Amino acid sequence: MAAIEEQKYSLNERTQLLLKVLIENYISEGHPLGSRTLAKRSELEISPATVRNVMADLEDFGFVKSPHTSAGRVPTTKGYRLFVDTMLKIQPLTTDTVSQMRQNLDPAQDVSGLVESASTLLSGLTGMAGVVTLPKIERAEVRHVEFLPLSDRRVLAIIVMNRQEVQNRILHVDREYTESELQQAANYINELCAGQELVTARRKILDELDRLREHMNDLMRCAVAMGEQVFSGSGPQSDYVVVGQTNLMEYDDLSNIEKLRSLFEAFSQKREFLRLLDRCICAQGVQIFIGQESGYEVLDDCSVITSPYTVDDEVMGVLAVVGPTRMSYDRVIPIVDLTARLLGEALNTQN
Amino acid sequence: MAAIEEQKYSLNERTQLLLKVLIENYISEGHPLGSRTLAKRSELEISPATVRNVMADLEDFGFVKSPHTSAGRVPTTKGYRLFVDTMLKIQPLTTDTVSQMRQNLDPAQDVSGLVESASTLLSGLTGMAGVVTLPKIERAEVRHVEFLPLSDRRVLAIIVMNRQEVQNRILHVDREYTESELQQAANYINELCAGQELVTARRKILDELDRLREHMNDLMRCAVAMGEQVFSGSGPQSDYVVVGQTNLMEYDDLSNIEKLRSLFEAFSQKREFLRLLDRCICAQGVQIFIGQESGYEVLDDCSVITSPYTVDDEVMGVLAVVGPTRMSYDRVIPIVDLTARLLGEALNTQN
DNA sequence: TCTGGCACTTTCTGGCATGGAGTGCCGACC
DNA sequence: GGTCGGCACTCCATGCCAGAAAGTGCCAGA
Repeated sequence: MAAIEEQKYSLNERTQLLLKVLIENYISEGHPLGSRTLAKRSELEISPATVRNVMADLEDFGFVKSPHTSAGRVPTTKGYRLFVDTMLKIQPLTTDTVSQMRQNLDPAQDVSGLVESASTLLSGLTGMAGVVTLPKIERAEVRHVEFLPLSDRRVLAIIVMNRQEVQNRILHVDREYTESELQQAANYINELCAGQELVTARRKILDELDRLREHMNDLMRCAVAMGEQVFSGSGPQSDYVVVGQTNLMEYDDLSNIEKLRSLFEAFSQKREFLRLLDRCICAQGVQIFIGQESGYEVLDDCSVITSPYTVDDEVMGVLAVVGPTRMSYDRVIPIVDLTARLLGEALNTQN
Repeated sequence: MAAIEEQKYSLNERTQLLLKVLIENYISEGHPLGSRTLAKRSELEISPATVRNVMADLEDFGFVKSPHTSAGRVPTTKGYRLFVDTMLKIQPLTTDTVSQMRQNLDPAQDVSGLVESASTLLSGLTGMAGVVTLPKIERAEVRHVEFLPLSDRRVLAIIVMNRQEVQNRILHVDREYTESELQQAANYINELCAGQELVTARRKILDELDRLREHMNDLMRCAVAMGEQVFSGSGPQSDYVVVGQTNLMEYDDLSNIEKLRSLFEAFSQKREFLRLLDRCICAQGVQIFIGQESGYEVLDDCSVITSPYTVDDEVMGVLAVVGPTRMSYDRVIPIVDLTARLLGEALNTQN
């Protein structure tokens, strides 16, 4: 870190400008940039030879590299990083785009519809892949719980949340219970927990378990135990929706079919990718992983722009755009940012 | 058709054998086959020159074609079709494979788990893409219905089916109803329909609607009307699960990245593909679409092997394997066939 | 410190020759 | 009439070469 700081300061204004122009041009055109072109594009009154010297310096610092001796320079991860951190001028979104986004994130949809729309929006506006995790369920209000007997000492629990969400889980219990026993148990739990957030409901149950201890009859104990099972596991949550994977097939930057394949596999396996998104849950606002920064090999040639989305200042999930490192950061960042905001709003008014 | 019949008969035994050997070799090696090699491989005592004459005939009939003048021959769609219809010797599955399959389709899983497993199995065993539609819900038994009031004259209906399946739908009603009114309505519907198949339940509701006509009070009318809504639309069903898409990226037959992309898009758009699968629902047993036979452009270079799966002789859905036309039909067909059978069995014992 | 000049490297392209694989056809033979 | 050997021809793939284009690095001079 210290090293980077130091280097940043040792770049004079002209050098920085040249790096900026180089990266901007590389992002928009995709070709390595040579000294002659860069000299012209920079609109500085300097000769290509001078530019060559500057570029050599930039290469020594590790901000650019050349694919081979006579091929101009392209930005490195480190170069993109400096660019994004210190020279990026965010493109404001057109009012058109904003209203289109707002329209697509209509709170009338149910939760999974919203998530799907957000993902489609990200993918559509950026031409890359959009990813949105399902909102955490812990803060949603429990409205109603119901138990139904299954065979083999199993019970189906149906939990209705405050939105149009219905969750169901299979519980394992110590003996068979009749329908009316389960009804009683459900009543008991409902009285205790209805209207509470899932987390609160869970704590209540635990408190109850503590308070009653031995003076519980069999049924009550069972009821509480079932309640515990119901509210405990964060469930089969923590999942995400990807839209526009196929967009990534268009970028020759990622054209290596092998790499593309492992990237797609990572998307469908979800594990690694979820871990990355999890890391962004604590960051507030947009976060950017360029190339190898993410730490996952499959993402070596990709950049990931993420942002958590919140309801009432509570982080509910994360959304992201995945594309080639050579992307228009200035366009993508505000899109990710605004989508996160709008998704949060939509989820909120839905409550 | 008549034309094909005619041609089939005009192929003498030797010609057929040569076509068979040619196709088998092309399937396993992937290179166009020339006359010299084919003469050797056929183990007939004939010279390459003779084989050339035969091949020319086969080309005239449209069973093979050559990519260019000096490149040997490859099978056409029509060639594969003849091969599959008349010369294919199905490879029996090893007992090992069978037991592995049985193990993976353990009825203890819930429905979506089974579908997922079946799809994974198809993809894993064939090295191609596996597709399985979710089972139709019409024949599942309704166990229990419940209504919950939402805002804006909407009601959340929860339908518990006989397996561990829970469906929920949002109904629009003519006025706000209180919780207890809805409770009554639910009781009414439950009495009428519990234990019935979804289709029967629907008919019952319709009969009831007819029977009561004007002598219904407001609540009953509403109850029946809601019941009608609940059981009517086949719901947001008719969906499928794809596993192993990425496998298809390995075949150079499909290496055209553009085509691959539109294929993947077709998978995720689902519409076209569902239409194809729907067509197989009436066929009994395995069905094969080779290349352009499917009628969908994206599948031009693919073959699709499908089979419906049934519970109690009732078709519940369709499963399929999608791969390049150049696939080992003799291996894939029994896999699709058995997977369909086992999936049906698993769904059945689960009931 | 900047600049022009120059030698050098690398990629890309087209042309060309060569070898290999395979076809089509002809004429001969059984 | 089917089968076969022979031969000319086509097309692809490969390697090689040469020339052009793009760009660098370095040096010497202002």
